[in-house]
Amino acid sequence: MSRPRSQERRSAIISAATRVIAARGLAAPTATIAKEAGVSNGSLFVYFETKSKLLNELYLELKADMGAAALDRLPSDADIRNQLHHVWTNWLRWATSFPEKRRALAQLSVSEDLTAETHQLSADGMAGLAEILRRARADGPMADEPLGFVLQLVTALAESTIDAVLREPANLDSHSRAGFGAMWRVLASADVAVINV
Amino acid sequence: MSRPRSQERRSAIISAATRVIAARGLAAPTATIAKEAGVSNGSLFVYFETKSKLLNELYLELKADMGAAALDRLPSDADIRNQLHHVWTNWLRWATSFPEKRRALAQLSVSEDLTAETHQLSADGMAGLAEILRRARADGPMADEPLGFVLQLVTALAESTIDAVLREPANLDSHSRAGFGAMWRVLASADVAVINV
Amino acid sequence: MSRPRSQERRSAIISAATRVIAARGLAAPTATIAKEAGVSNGSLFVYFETKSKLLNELYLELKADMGAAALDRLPSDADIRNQLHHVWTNWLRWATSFPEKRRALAQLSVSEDLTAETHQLSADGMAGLAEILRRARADGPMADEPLGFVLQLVTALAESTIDAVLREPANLDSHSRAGFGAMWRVLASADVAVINV
Amino acid sequence: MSRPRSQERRSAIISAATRVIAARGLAAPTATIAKEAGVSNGSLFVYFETKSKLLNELYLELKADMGAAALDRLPSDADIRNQLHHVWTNWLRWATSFPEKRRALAQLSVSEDLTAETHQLSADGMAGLAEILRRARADGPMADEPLGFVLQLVTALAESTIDAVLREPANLDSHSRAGFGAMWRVLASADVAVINV
DNA sequence: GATGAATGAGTATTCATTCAT
DNA sequence: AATGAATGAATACTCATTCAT
Repeated sequence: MSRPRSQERRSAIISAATRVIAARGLAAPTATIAKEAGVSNGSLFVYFETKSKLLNELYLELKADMGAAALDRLPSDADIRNQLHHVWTNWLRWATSFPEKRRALAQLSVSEDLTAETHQLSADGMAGLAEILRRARADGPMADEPLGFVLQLVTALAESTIDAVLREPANLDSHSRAGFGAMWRVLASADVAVINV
Repeated sequence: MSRPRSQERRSAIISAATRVIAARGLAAPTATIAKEAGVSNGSLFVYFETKSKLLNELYLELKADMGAAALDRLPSDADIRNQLHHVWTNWLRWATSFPEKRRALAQLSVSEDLTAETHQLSADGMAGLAEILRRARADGPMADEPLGFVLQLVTALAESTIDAVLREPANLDSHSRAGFGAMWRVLASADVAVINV
Repeated sequence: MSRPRSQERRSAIISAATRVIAARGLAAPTATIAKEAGVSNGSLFVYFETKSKLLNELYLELKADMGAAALDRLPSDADIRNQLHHVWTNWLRWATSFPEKRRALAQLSVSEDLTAETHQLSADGMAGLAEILRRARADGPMADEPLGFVLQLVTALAESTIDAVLREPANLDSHSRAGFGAMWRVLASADVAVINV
Repeated sequence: MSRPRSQERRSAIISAATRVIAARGLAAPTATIAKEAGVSNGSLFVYFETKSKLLNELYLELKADMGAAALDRLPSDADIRNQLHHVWTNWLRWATSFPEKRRALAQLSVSEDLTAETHQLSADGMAGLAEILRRARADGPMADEPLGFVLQLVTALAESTIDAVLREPANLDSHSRAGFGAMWRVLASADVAVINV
């Protein structure tokens, strides 16, 4: 019976990859990631068969991390607008608290290495968020659009807001408010809202 | 007195780069681009000192191409909503008509090779679009936000819509309508809605 | 724990570099050197970070090799003239026995890649020879000149003699005798001559 | 009848090559030399078929220049020692007055591009110097050595002295005196001289 | 499993030389 | 002849991956 794989080493590599990719992009050498993780060159390939697999797994972990952060302490019995606002705030807090995770994720999102399976798994992992979104847009102007499309639009708004905040941290509050307002209007535009009142 | 530099060769390289990068990403070898353009690999460096300069110039040309397409036949005396809708439609048509330009542009947009100067020039080139946006959001809920931030949000919606359309071309019309509606609500709906009540 | 770096491979590269540079000059491709050494071109860079470092190390090894050969079996209790003659003979024997080392060394000596540190280390390594020279020129006409300058003159005579011998091996003995005589006169003859009168 | 080659352009190239090679070595691009000469890339090849031919011709011109300088105002009726001293002084003056010529010449001397014919022509050009040397060594200890060999030894001493002077210009006088003394002892050692007196 | 040496395919850029103008 | 664009062979170095220890 040989030495078992160490969960610690795996995490060290994932975490090093986050930092290195945030700093130097997807072209960062695996050797650099290994060194940053404090493991040898060769060990990295024990834990991740290829660089591409490392990238895919890292993407999924970061996505999951972000998704979990977004749903943290969700006030399940609040109204849907407040729930969505809670998620929005969590999301921004995560991105500003872990800028390296956010940067790495942004790089990975455009990587040609991500497989269809990874994209599928990532979508599955977002199910919690999607459910909230589904309720938020009910009876709104996007009620009849494919949920995936709506999720995409909303995500794009969030990402853009995050970018803006990271670029000008001083404007965190105003950007956050404006971004959330925009999102809410996309999903549940004012006239409908007024009628509902 | 000697053979002049040929605008044709330059265009051939730019156009080849668009195709090759769309197909194989930013890591595409300069030799592949040169071959696709029908010139020697040395010639590529006569027209573009470095690969990085090629990328920057290509980005600016594609951005300009897209901007010009968006403003084509703008109905200057129509109301602002119709003008914006015209631009939106043009944009989607450009993206679906020249998917390679769009793909290449998307790749370039996240390239670490783009210089600050390129980003500046690109922003300058978008001034026409920004002006329309400025008028569209006047008196709307985004009236007091930094224009750059608003432009970013709106661009994000457009890009996401384009992605969705490229993925499901059959849904062009419905995606286009839904995307434009979302954008309009981001910019201008709330007050109008209230007034409408 | 892993395969250790092999001294043998390193020597193989050094030795191949000697041969290849002797034959084709400093512009010899690293790939050629690697192939001649029987290692992959990548391996060469495991042992020598850059071509320039390879050149510097090769220079020092050849210099050390030559210096050691020159001092081999030095008759420490012989008079200084005989000691110097012993060194001279050793030097010529080394150059004629290992013409490739000598050729490579000659090329390297004029290389712009040699660093100041290399020149310093090389000078340090020649300390044994310098000491003999210091004693040989004591009370001679060069007694008051900077030792470095005298070393240079004497080295120039030796190198020229070696060149002549390599060009006309048949004249080894007469060239050697004439060269040594010249050197001795440079260092020590005038006063002796006057005394002799 | 087409435009004749211009002697001026040729000189400009030769002179530019001297400067560029002194500064950047033999690997200097022909394009750099052409630009420094104020002519086009292509023109250089009108005047010199290949880079190698340029190097060979440059070598011969510099050698001739140096030789002419050495023999300038030779006091033909002075005794041979004074004649030789005059040559020696001229030589050092030339080297210190035109350090770029000297540097370029030093680089060229070790170039693998120099042909046998060039070396022969160069030797022919040194005939004037050789003649003086022949007389200087008559009855001396080198009287029976091949003149070429003696010329080589003497040249080596001169070159080394020049190097030392260029490195420490303050020591011009003492180095010059010591170097000449060494040369004279090589050719016409003191004891012989004393006997002659 | 852990290590780091070994491998060799891959790539931007340079440069002597040629050639169209 | 003069020019400078066109060419393509040449080359140092990188890096994902494999493998001996």
